[in-house]
Amino acid sequence: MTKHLHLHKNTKFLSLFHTNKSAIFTKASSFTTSTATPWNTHLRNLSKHGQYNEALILYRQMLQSGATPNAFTFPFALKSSASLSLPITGKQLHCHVIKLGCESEPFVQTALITMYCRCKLTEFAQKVFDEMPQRNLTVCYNALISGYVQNGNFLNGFLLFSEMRLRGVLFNAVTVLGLVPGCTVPRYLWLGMSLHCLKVKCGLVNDLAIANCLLTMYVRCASMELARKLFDHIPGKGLITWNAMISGYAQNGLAGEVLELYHEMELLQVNPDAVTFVGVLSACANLGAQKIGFEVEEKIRSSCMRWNVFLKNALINMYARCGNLAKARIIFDDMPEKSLVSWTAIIGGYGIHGLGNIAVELFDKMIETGIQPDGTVFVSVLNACSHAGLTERGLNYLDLMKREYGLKPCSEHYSCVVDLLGRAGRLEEARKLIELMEDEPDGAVWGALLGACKIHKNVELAELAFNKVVELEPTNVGYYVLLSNIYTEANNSEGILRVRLMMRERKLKKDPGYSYFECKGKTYLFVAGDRSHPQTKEIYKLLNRLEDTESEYGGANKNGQEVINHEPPNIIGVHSERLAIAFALLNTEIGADILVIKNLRICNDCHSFVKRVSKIVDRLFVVRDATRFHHFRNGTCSCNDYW
DNA sequence: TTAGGGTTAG
Repeated sequence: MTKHLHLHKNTKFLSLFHTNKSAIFTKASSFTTSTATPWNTHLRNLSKHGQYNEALILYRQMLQSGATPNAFTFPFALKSSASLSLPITGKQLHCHVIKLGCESEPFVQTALITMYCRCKLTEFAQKVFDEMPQRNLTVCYNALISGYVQNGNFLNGFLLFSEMRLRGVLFNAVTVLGLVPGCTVPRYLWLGMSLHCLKVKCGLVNDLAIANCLLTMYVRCASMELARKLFDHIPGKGLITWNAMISGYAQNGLAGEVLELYHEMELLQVNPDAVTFVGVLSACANLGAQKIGFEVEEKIRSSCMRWNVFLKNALINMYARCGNLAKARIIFDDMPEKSLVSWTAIIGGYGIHGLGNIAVELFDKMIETGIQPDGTVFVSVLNACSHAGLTERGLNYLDLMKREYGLKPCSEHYSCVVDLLGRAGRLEEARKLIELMEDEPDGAVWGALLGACKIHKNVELAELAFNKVVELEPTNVGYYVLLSNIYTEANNSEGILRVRLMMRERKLKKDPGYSYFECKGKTYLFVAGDRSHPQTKEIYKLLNRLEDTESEYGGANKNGQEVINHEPPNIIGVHSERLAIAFALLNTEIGADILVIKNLRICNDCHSFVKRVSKIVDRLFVVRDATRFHHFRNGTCSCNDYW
C-alpha cells in the first residue's frame, strides 16, 4: 500500500484527487477568489462542522481558482483527509505542503502526523516527526503517541512518552489521554495505573476526560472495584462518566449494579442518553427483567430521543433474551437497515429458546442479503443448531465458517460443536474434534463433552473430560456435581465418594440453583425443594399431578383417578425449574399466549419435564435460571419484588 | 484563521 505513496515533489496541484474516485467533487461552488484568506475561513467553517467532503471539494476549487494555499490552509485540509481516512489525498496534500515550503510549520507538521496516523500509516507519521528540526513540541509528541496507541502499537507510544520525558518536553492532559486507551488490556494495566498516579501527582486531577478514560481502562481490564472507586471519587461526573460506569458494569455481567446506578442517576436527575439506555437494556437482557426493559423502551419513546441502530439492537436483544421473541421480531423486521449485530441478536434469541429452525433460516437469509458474518454470529447459529438437534447443519456451518469466510473457530465455537455432536450421541467424534483443535481447548469445551457424557451415560469418557476440565477450572463446582451425577446414575458409589472428597479437600460447596418466573411485574424465585412460597401446597399438588399424569394438565392419573398424595416422593430434590413452572401454571390465565422457554442450563430431567408439560398445556411461559445473578441471592427464596 | 483527547449494542 505504501509503495505508490512515495512523495513526488513535482506533483502538480491539480492532479490532486485525480486518482481518487470518491464522490467528493460532486458539489460545485460559486465561491472564487485568488487570495487564500477567504478560502481558509470557509475551509475552517466546514472542517469545524465536520463537513470534510465539502472541505476537500473547496480545497480543490481553491487550487482551480488559482489561489495559493498557505500554512493556514493545510491543517484544515489535512484534518479533512484524516477524518475521512483518505491516504492518497493526504499524501498529495503532503506534496503540496513541501512544494509551498510549509513543511517546517509546526501546525502543519502536527496535522500531517495526525493525518498519517488516522490513515494507519504510522511509519510515514514517524518520518515527518523525525524530520522535524526541533522535536520539542508537546503537541507533536501527543499526535504521534495517540497515533501509535490508536493503531494498536502501545509500546511505541509508551517509548515515545519516555523519550519525551527524558528530553524534558512537557507533557499534559492530552498526552495522558493518548496513552491511557493503550492500557485497556490487563497486561498493561500496571502502566495505566502508573499514569493514574502521574495524573494525580501532576495536578491533572480535575480533568474529567482523563478520569473517564481511566475509568474505561479499569472497566476493560475487568477491575470493577477500582473502576467504582475512581467513579465515586470523580467530583463533577459528566454523562460520559455515568455511561462509562453503566456500560462497564453491563459488559462485565454485573446487571444488578447497572440497574442500581441507573436508578441513582434518575434520583440525581441526570438525563440519560442513548448510550445509557443501551447499557441498561443489556442489563435487563441479562436479568430477564422484561418489565424494566419495557419501561425503558417507553421512556425512550416519550423522551423523543432519536432511535439509532445501537438502541434498536439493544432492545431486540433484551426482548429476545427475555423470551419475548414476538416483540423482538417486530422490532427487527421494522428496522430499515439491519446491522450484523441486529441479526446476531435475533438469531441468538431464537437459538437459546430452542427455535433453532427459525434461527438457521434467519442466518441463511442474512447471508443472502450480503452481510458478512463474523465469529460471534457463528457462535449464535452453532448454538441454535445444538439446541435444536440440527447436527449436520451445525457441522456444515463450522465448515462454512472456515472455508468460505476464512474465520478461525475459537474455543466458543468448538464448545458449541462438541455439544452438538455430544447431544447426538457422537461422543467419539466430539473427542476427536477437541484433539484436532489448533488452540488449547478451554474448560467450556471439555465441559461440553462432560455434559454430553452425562446424557449418554459414558463414564469412561466423562472421567477423561472431567480430569481435563478440573485442571483448567479447578474451582468450578458445576463440573464436580456433573461427574457425581454421572456416577450416581451408574451406581458407582466409589466414584461419588471420590468426587465428594475432592470437593471437600478443595473446600468447594455447591451454590443452590435458582429459577424464577416474572409475573405481573414481580419476580418469584425458587430454589430446589423450596417450601417457603405461600402457594407451596398448590404448587406441589400440581407438580404431583404433572409427574403422575402425562396426559393432561390438571387431569387425573393414568387410571382416571384423582391423585390424593400431594407430596411428590422426593420433595427435597424437586428442582427449582419445576417449582417455577408449576407456579407459572398456577398463576397465569388459561388461554393466554404461553410458550415453554427452554433454558440453556436446564438439566436433562427438567428438560424432558418441560417438554412433557408443553405438550399438555399449550401455553407460553418463561422460566429462567437465576443462579448466576447474585443479586437474587441476597433475598429469601420467593416473592422477591425485584425493583 | 492553523495542530493533539474521553463513553455505546450481539
